[in-house]
Amino acid sequence: MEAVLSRKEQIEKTATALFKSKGFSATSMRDLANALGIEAASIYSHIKSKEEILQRVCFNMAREFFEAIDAVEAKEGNATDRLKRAIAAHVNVLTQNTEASAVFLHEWRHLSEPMHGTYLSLRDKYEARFREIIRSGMNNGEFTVPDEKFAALTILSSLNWIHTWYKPEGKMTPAEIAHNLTEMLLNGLTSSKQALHDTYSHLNTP
Amino acid sequence: MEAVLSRKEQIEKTATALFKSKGFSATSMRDLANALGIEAASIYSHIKSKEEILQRVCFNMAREFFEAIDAVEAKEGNATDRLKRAIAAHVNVLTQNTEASAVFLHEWRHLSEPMHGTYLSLRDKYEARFREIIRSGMNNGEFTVPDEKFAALTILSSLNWIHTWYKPEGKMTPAEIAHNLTEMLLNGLTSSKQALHDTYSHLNTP
DNA sequence: TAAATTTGCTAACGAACGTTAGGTTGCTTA
DNA sequence: TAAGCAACCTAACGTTCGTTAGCAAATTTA
Repeated sequence: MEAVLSRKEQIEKTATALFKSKGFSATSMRDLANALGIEAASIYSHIKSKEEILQRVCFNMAREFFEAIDAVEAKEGNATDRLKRAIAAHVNVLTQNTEASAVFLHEWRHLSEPMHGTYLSLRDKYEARFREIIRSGMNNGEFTVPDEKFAALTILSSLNWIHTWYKPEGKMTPAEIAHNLTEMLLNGLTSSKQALHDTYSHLNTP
Repeated sequence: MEAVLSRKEQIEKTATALFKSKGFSATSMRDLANALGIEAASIYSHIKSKEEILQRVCFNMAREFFEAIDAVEAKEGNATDRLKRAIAAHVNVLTQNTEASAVFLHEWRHLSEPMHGTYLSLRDKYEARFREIIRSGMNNGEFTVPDEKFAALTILSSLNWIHTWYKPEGKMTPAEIAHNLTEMLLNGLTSSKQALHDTYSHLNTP
């Protein structure tokens, strides 16, 4: 079932693809018009300005990310569990909107004030959600991490690189990506933990 | 001891700062001239084109990264050791050239052919160096990782976010950043490995 | 069927773009 | 002291930029 897009949504979608591949500034309204098969001036029957498109893409994605993390935290769980679900939710949003995500992550600096400032404060709020999960995990001994802010940034930066290589037809599904990422970030690369656990776990039998 | 910069190097440095903060396309030659206190046309006494500046920044940084990884692999060591040193080397290059690194990582797509293709193949070669370290660690049991390419990308994406927040006057030194990153990436967030090791290590006494 | 809305057009606006041509100044070197 | 060079200037080029005005056709709504 294909969604029927309004002309405005078609413009937004086409612009998003161009903004991702060429960047916002290097994409002209004539480029966009050409991709749509119409004249540049015609676009202005549907939008107010070039920047309006960027605003819509950025803040729609912001809303998606917040809805995802809200859903994660609506359910109870320890820090490990919540972090796993937060990662999976973030990966889901990213992989379901690869182009818009790329624009969201890379082109926001071309927003003018006050949107630019709004964007930054939203981003900080979102990062704070991850920081809080990590902090609670540190407090109850689930996590051992040198710096909670540093850990949150490192996790998010791993996640936010996905859009550069993810292809829906690729061999990893979003769920597998989330699982592999979680595995790496929670347990690290070294084999010894699992080995240690395998070796000694019989000592822990009740 | 301050390095004495030629005019061309001053232009490159100023342009790098502008390219980082506004992006290559959104930075005009008149912006650059204004930052230098001269007229736009005067810049062309020193450079051939706007893109030449971008090329120099990108490929100078590429050279820096390769020299760093070459130095890492000139010394012997197991995979864990080499990965630690590769991370530290990468962080060093990044933190010593924050602005050029940002341009290198974000603005390369504005290179025209054949430079664009050259850049991509260099980037792949560099990533392959990390993949090889990870693969050798997988083969001898040092690392347990779902996919070597995936692991390399995840590690590099964590590293490549640093330039967005690193400040030389901040509380973390490059060495501390590298150490914390290595700790997180090798051991993960969960506390259990060290705890397990602490708990059971007496069993391993020879 | 009349009115309203959607979608597009041509023509053009002033501003900004990267770049070139040609010339001037002042310092450095032979 | 003459030649060479580095650094910068003014003026201007052709092009592209985002955007507006005004109008026309088709489709939807009342």
